[in-house]
Amino acid sequence: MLNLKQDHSTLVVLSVLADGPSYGYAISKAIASRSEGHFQLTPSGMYPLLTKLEKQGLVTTSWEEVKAEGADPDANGRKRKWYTLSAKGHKQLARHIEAHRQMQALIDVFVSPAEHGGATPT
Amino acid sequence: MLNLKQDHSTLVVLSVLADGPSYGYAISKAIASRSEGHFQLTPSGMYPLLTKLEKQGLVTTSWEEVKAEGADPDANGRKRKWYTLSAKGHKQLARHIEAHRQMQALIDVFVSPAEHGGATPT
DNA sequence: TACGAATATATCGGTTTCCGATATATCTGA
DNA sequence: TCAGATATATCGGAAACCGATATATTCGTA
Repeated sequence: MLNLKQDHSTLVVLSVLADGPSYGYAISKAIASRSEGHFQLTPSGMYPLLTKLEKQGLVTTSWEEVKAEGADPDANGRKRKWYTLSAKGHKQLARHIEAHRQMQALIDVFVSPAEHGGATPT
Repeated sequence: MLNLKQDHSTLVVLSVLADGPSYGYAISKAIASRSEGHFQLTPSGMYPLLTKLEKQGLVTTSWEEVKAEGADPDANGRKRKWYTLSAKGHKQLARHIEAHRQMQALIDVFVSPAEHGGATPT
């Protein structure tokens, strides 16, 4: 169960939200599920990140009251904070993915067994 | 010019040392060169990392006195600290590469446009 | 021979990130 | 009734980050 660092957390959360609006708890479940239990984003990683994304204008938010079945209409139900990817968020996700791919390619130069430092034979 | 985080720094430095012993300054130049100027590992990133690798037993070290041509044999020349990848370091590099590939594959699940959540059609 | 740039190693310290523990409250199922 | 799941959020010590700084040698060149 790997904890994600901010860069990867951002990429993964934006990516989940690209499929449609969601809320913190559901996002964390989606991440665990899609990664088949390999990734984990705990509350202390999730909520500060979502707040940051909101401040950056990458997501918009709204509260939803989740009432229990047959509950007193005056009672306070559980609250859900929904996050929706904004247009800016979509663009940022595309940029993040591009940056991620470039980083991957660059790291591969060091990690893959291909020769380096010499000219490629023709 | 991207600064590397510790995970990537470790991978890249061990990878450079896998080609043979080197020293801090040369390693930083090799990283800049092989990444075609995209990666940078500054002294404040490089030396604490090398010290850590040494403490972990992943590298062994030795000092070399670099005397100027025709210099006074008694004079203090510039010093170079050589780093050599140990057997343990080689194993650790292999583990790091494996972990990196797994992380890549996992992130791709979120980043690649393939469908998810449903069964793959046969 | 004077001087700037390159070579070479290393630490300092303020800012940011990380993440386990904690807090609070509702809802579901046995 | 009560444990476990749902749901959001902060706290605070530890670790990481990285620009600035320190120190000294060597090379190129004007």
